[in-house]
Amino acid sequence: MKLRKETEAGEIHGKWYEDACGAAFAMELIGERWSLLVVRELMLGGRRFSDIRASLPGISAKVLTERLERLESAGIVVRTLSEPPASVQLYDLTEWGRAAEPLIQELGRWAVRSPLHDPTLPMTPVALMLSMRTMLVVEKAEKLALTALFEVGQDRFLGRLEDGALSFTRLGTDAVETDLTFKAPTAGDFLPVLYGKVPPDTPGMRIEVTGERDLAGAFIDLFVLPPKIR
Amino acid sequence: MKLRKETEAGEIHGKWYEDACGAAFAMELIGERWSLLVVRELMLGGRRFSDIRASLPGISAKVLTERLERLESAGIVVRTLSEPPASVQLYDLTEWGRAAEPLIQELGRWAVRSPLHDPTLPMTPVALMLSMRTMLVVEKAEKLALTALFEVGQDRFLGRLEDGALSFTRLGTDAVETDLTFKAPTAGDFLPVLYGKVPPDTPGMRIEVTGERDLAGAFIDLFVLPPKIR
DNA sequence: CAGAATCCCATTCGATACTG
DNA sequence: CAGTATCGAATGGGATTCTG
Repeated sequence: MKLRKETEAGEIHGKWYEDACGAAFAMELIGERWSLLVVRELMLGGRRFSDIRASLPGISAKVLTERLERLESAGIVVRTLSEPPASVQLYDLTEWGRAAEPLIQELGRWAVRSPLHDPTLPMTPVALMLSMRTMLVVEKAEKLALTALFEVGQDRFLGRLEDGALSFTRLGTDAVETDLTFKAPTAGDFLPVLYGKVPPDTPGMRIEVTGERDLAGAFIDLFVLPPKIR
Repeated sequence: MKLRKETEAGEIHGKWYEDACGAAFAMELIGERWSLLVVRELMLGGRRFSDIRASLPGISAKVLTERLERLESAGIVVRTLSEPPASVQLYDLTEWGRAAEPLIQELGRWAVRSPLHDPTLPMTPVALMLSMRTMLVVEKAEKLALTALFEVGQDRFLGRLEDGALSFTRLGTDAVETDLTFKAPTAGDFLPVLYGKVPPDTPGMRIEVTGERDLAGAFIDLFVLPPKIR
């Protein structure tokens, strides 16, 4: 039998590679199974345990607990309490954790070029919003400013486009006034319209777009997928 | 015994997450243990099996074989034969595989900001070269053009700086004329000089720098680490 | 050298049940 | 709701051996 379990407290990280390379260290931080997806789900604001779990079908409570612990001890995630009165446990990203967004974007921009990528698989609302920030063509976006409401199933986000940047705020059930609204039952319903440039009123599309028609068109034109390989 | 092995041909990928998100798919492609480091080692040109293996202490022949197979079937790696006469098996990146460099850079740029990152760990020559490309400040680099020879243990690279970009070519034992040369037994010996701005002639430094002193200083000034967090 | 084939242990995972 | 505890099954990976 093994007498010691030396790795109790010290060197939580540095498990895999003994490598000073930053990319190798990054993989030790977020390269474990599920870790990156947890970070992704928190990228647009803090969430509760069961909320994250529900967004990641296939992850077990045990694994989610472990990943959150590791991410917290790495300084990527923080546990917070939501604003009183109804104080509930929330997991959120640290400032540095949030600084991982360009990295997630770069991963997506690269992988999506593969012919093996399957965009018909399920997608979470957060992943959809992040994909829009990833595929936004900044030079085009700089010429436009607007607000847009995105309703993806039960999730609602307020998007603001200004100065070539697109920001998102998670919304409750409160009413908002925006220039445009996009509403569909699932994130996948957005993809043909945003990236395939299929008109929203095409038969079969389950997405509803409201607002000035030209503005919606101009908005959609801001998003361009990278070229496929081969 | 198992009668079927259903996953022979179909759906090699999509093992883990059933997620249309590009970042999730990227993690299925290169997020397996060791995969990213294999890609990293090939980033500066094709290598042979045992060469890669020697660069990644801890990886077993079995695992390296598996990873190379998976990367090949994903279109990231290609097997090639080196130029005749001495034709040996080489593994190299596809064009798309090589397009993963910004991604590796982004990973490194982000992770290196952690206080938990340990730059005293061993580092491969390739990782060192890539780190220079990552930390290069383009605006400064645009004002400079030069060639430099890097000798890291037995490995030799010819670096060319021009138009704000730094390119590397792996060298054999052939002689070259360059503006600068940097020579040290290990990659780690470069780090204090390149990133800590320690003068190469400081006692204890095991690095030898030759060439015009001011030029060497200007070159070293091109590399700036991102700020640590906290 | 470049792997393929076995063997076997350690870890990890997922499912289920349980708790404050 | 937010986890913890336990357990069996699957997987992964190291060591070793063998081959062209």
